[in-house]
Amino acid sequence: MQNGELTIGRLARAAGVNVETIRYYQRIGLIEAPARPVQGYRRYPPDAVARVRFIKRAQELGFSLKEVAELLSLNDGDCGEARAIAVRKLALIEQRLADLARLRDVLAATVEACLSSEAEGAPCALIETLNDGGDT
Amino acid sequence: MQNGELTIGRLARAAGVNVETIRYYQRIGLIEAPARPVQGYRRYPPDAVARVRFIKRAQELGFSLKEVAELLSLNDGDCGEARAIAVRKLALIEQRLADLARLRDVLAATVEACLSSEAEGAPCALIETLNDGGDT
DNA sequence: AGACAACCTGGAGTCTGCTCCAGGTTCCCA
DNA sequence: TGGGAACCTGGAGCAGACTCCAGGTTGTCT
Repeated sequence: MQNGELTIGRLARAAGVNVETIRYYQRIGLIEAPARPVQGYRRYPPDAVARVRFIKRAQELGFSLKEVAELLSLNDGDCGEARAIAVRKLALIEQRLADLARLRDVLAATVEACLSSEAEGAPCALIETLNDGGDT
Repeated sequence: MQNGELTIGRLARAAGVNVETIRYYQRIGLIEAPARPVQGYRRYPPDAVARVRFIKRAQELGFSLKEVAELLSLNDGDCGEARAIAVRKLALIEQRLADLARLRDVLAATVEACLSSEAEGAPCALIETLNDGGDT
């Protein structure tokens, strides 16, 4: 194991996930099955850690595993197709950013309003504001 | 039904969700059981539409129904506690915003790099970049 | 060599967030 | 007064993303 290769357990610990999660990702083809030099034991290259972390990060940002797989597949296809996917994803991210920023503003303003209303003994104006924040 | 009250079906249509989704939200206590003046039929106040939309919007931004419930519960508790929850949520949103912005930058830069690399016949540099984007 | 940790496979179980269904009641319009 | 749409309850089913388990093999440490 000299060359930095990792067993599944080490990979899982390094990436901060459960061993089963790694196996699950492999089952669904999210990370490719690694070479198995030793009797049936998986051996992952060091950069697998980054890949798993990337998956986790993308997930936290609201991407499904399917979408993540798409992102990761940018590796494979030709440049043009990859770019097309990336550009679509980019638009999606911009949208999400805008929405999140709006939610943040509303929440921040609401906290302010809450402080004021408390100072004045008025009823807390938190959710009312949130409820009206949408536009759809 | 003059005073703007809604049946579950109208509410669902107005909010753009399935009737079952409304019932589900009620089952798990996400929206309070409405008055039922008529034989067993639910009657929702007009602002229920905004509430359901808010739930959907928050969900799209990556909040679980449990978290949404917490946001919505800001209604009930006292101002101080509500504010505490809101502030925590705010920090979380800021974090997400920052992460998303980073992902966007990386993706955008990557699309650029992809264009260049294609022009030069170099291998597409998409995922490599993404994989290194994390910091944890 | 013995013991115990870490690995293997394949399958089942769990949680979230719906969505559908059966079997029955109520509403509303012609 | 029909008849069809919309409503009701309670429970089952489903997809996504894990997580756990049984039963067995391999690695490693002393």
